[in-house]
Amino acid sequence: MGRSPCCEKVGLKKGPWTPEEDQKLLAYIEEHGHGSWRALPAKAGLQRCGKSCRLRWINYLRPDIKRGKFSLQEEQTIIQLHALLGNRWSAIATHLPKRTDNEIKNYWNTHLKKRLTKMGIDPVTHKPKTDALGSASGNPRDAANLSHMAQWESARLEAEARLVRESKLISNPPQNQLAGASSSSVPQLTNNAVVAAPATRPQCLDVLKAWQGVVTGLFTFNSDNLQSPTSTLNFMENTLAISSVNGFNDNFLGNSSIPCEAGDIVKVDSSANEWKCLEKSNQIPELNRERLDNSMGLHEMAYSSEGAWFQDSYRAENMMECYSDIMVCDSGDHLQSSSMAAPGQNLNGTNYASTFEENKNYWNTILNLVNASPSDSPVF
DNA sequence: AAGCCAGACAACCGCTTCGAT
DNA sequence: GATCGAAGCGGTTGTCTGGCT
Repeated sequence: MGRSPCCEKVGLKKGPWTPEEDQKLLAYIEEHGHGSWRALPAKAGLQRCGKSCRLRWINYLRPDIKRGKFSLQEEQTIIQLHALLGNRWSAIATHLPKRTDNEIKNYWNTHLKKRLTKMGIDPVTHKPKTDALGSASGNPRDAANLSHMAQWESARLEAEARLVRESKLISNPPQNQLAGASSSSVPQLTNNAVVAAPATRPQCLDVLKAWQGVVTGLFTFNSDNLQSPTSTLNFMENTLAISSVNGFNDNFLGNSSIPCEAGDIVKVDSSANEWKCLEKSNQIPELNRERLDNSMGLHEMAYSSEGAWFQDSYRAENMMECYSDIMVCDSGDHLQSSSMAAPGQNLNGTNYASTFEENKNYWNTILNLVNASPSDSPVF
């Protein structure tokens, strides 16, 4: 049995909208609101299916839509968010006021993707293509990079999905706390009492906060603190090891002075890759403390690293390259990154100081975007 | 001038998710 | 918890337009 059509399609018009149709739709919605999209066409006197009307309104007729050329800032935002979120156009659109997901998607496909490709950057992974087909050179590291990026992305999405579920639980407290509220997760005003909105932003935001912690730690340069790597057993230690090798200090997650709190995921036995959720604060000895923010997805990535990721320093180094590589994806015609101007320079480990400073700025930029984003963003 | 082609963007299709019952 | 309809979403297609031969 086939899928039932969304509406009766016999006699309905398809294809481009005429100005008359636009006017009818616009006039109806301005007067009555859209209500049920399925019922709208008949009421508005349109020979269109409700879905088509909805799309036309959302992508074209809505008064709060900005049309026309994308600004440099918008281009940068799209590229950066795409590096972070992938093809999640609606999520990206929430950070670009007055732009629709469809418009952003089209702009990406017709402009930005090609521009990145032309620059030698893979628009999917946001990594420079060191050769025509990535691994075509036979260098297994190229293929491994792609594989690791895919693993990261997969784990990130999984973690995000879980966080969304968790945040829903948080934003939907027991009924007695939201007396009179609708079923929506958005707190509603009641007649007699103002139901306080959650004081904190959705937990998903912490993903980026923690990323910032990671990246800031990774990209903090301290030439006076050269150390030899001491372990290659896991992601955290490897990242530290790489940081040390390349002249970075240890204010990454491990050995940080951040106090452990109940609920934090911590590593209790580095040799056994054992992690646990703290029931009480500060119950883990300082030296073994590898704090991960429990409210975000990163710990899940680290969890997953038990079996697959970052088990050797080479993989950790790949992660560093990923950060570097994303940075180079500045807005096409406005290329700024020194690493792009001199491909491979950063990858060869020569000029990390400036490159990592740029990377830090890059992630800070994304965080600023997030901080400036509407609190009801579906992603953050 | 006509035909071809590629780029750009609007619109559609089908799957997923959400919310009400 | 199951079901169903509505809405959301992202990939894909269709159409228009301008440039080139």
